[in-house]
Amino acid sequence: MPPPNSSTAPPPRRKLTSRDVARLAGVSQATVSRVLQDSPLVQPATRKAVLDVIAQSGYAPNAAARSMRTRRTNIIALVVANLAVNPLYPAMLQLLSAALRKRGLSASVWEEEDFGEDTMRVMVESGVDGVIATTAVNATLPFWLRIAERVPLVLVHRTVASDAIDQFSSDNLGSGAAVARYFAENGRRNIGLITGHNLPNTLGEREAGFVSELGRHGIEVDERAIARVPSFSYGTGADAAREIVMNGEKTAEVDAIFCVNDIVAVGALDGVRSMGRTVPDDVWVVGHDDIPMAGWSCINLTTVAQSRAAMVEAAVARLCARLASPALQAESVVLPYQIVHRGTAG
Amino acid sequence: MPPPNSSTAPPPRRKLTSRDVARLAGVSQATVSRVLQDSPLVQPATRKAVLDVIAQSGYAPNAAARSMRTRRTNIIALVVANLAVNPLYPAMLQLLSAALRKRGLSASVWEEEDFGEDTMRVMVESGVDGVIATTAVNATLPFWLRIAERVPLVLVHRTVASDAIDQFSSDNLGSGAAVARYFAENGRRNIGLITGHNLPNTLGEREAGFVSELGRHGIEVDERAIARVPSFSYGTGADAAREIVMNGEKTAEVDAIFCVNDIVAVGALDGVRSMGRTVPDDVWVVGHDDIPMAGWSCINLTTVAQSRAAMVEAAVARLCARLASPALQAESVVLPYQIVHRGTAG
DNA sequence: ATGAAAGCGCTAACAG
DNA sequence: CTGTTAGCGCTTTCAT
Repeated sequence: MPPPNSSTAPPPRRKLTSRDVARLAGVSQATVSRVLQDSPLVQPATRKAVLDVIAQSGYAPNAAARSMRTRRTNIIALVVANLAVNPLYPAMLQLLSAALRKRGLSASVWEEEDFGEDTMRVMVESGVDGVIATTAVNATLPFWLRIAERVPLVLVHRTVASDAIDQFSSDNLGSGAAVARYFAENGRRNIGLITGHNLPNTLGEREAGFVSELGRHGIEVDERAIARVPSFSYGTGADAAREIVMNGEKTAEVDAIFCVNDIVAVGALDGVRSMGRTVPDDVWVVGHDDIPMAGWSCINLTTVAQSRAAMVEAAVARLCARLASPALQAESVVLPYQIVHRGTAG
Repeated sequence: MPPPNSSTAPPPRRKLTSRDVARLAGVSQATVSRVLQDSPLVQPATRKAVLDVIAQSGYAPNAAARSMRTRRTNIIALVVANLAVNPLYPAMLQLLSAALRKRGLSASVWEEEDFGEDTMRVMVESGVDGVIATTAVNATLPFWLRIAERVPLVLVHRTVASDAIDQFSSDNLGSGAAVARYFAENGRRNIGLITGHNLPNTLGEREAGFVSELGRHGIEVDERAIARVPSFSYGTGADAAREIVMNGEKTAEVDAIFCVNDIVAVGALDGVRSMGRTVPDDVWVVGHDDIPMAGWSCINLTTVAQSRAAMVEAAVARLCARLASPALQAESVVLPYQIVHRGTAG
């Protein structure tokens, strides 16, 4: 048997240009360009001739040259963090990348714990058409504002205190309160909270909503039932839960813990159990975000689901709108949440 | 209090070019370019003058124009899959993106279940300088070969049957065998296996290594103790384990199960338990890959760790080498594994 | 050591 | 409808 491509020409050595295609098709280079843009100003026969040459020759337009003219790269920067720590982020990344691809945009990932000045510069100067960030915090607001000055920027999931930036987030104040109400209405009284320091708005609002709604029900959270983790991971969550349970032994046994996100909640589950308590009989645990693992039966975590898909879809749509009309008024949209009742509370 | 930037000039409206910088610095545009390239052919004083103007003006070179000249975009495509299903992939992505960034390269993500002809075209034509894929399978070998013809390509984690492509993988044959040996030497006799159909080489080798090593110990795996999942996820793993346990009830109770990756292993853990068996007392379960969750105490999975960081580092280094010398002979390197003993086996 | 000039491959305005 | 032409902003000879 002859080699599979014995009858076809070997691949061309030098990369073809639209000029080559034009020559082969017997038309001008501009016509090739028009065909590429699907311009209606090309006669069907001419178009076909050009397309045939393109198909046969394996010609592909040069992206850099095109970008140079159009001033568009069709690349959107995706700023994420904690990819290997908090499964929420890969889940978001997956949705974002799919939503962009659907619109013919490609995604460049920027994963960085501390998203600072220099990374920001490198990112913007890499020539992206827009930025979607899932990791904005107030401390970095100046950076985001500067980015927004140069390219369309949309914040998803995490928000900042600015009405000059498009933001899509979950109703974190509401979901925090909902968890509190659920605890209060079901007879939980000695309530713990696992949260952090210098929180992103997202988590701060969950905490605020939770605490103030508890107050409305006449429940005050004991200072010693609040653990502030230095970072959000399985390990810090476990430690925090142990601390809360331990403190409870001296005062009042904690009977429910709200964790501001799922990754610490999973840790808390194990932390509580490692102290000889059972979940949910002794203590209820509720998380936030509904990461995929929350549904695993070894975890089976009661948690709050954000409208993740809707949030991403809205954000990407917004980005595209702003790509088309950069002067658009910024908007901040808050999406609904839903408590997912599983086995760790009630 | 005046607005923070009242004393500084407003940001320039039109984007600056190197020509503008040249004018402002009183030099030629070529000199600006030389400064940008860190060319030694610029007098220190001139260089300083140019750099000052750049710093003050906030000039940033146009990436598209630069790419057009240099024929380099400094963008590497990262082909991944299952970002939201198998935590191995975000872990790989995180390492890859960090390794690239360290070398001044940026990463574009291509997440797709079925990586086909068209996606491949779009990807290559988007102008990436190279491709790193974690999801190659033999079925798509032709695509990969075509990609490799056009840009440097490196395969990590998953491999294909070709010696024309750079590949970095774990010693999957060896690790499969090691698990078998561990089972055999510890008195396990009725051994189950959770694997799939049309496996990527990675998984196929784990399976082959496992089965043949068991044979060497005089143990044959009963057909009914092998479950082949349609896809690899928590849910399919759980179903598969239940099936194996159920089949065992009619013949011989299974006392150990090897799962070709961790995500099905976690499912298997819950599947086994849902059948009223305990792990590891009744049945041992071992996974593969050491995903972050494997260490959580609610899971505590005995598994095989790949040399993930080393693999990624080597792969990225290789890609860079090939970026510099495209004609390099392809190499295929196999990295060592290590069994991580936790609580689900022994 | 610096400047002038050519040109990367494409799009878009203009002319016909 | 199609061709000619003029750049986009940069890197890189080639002069000087």
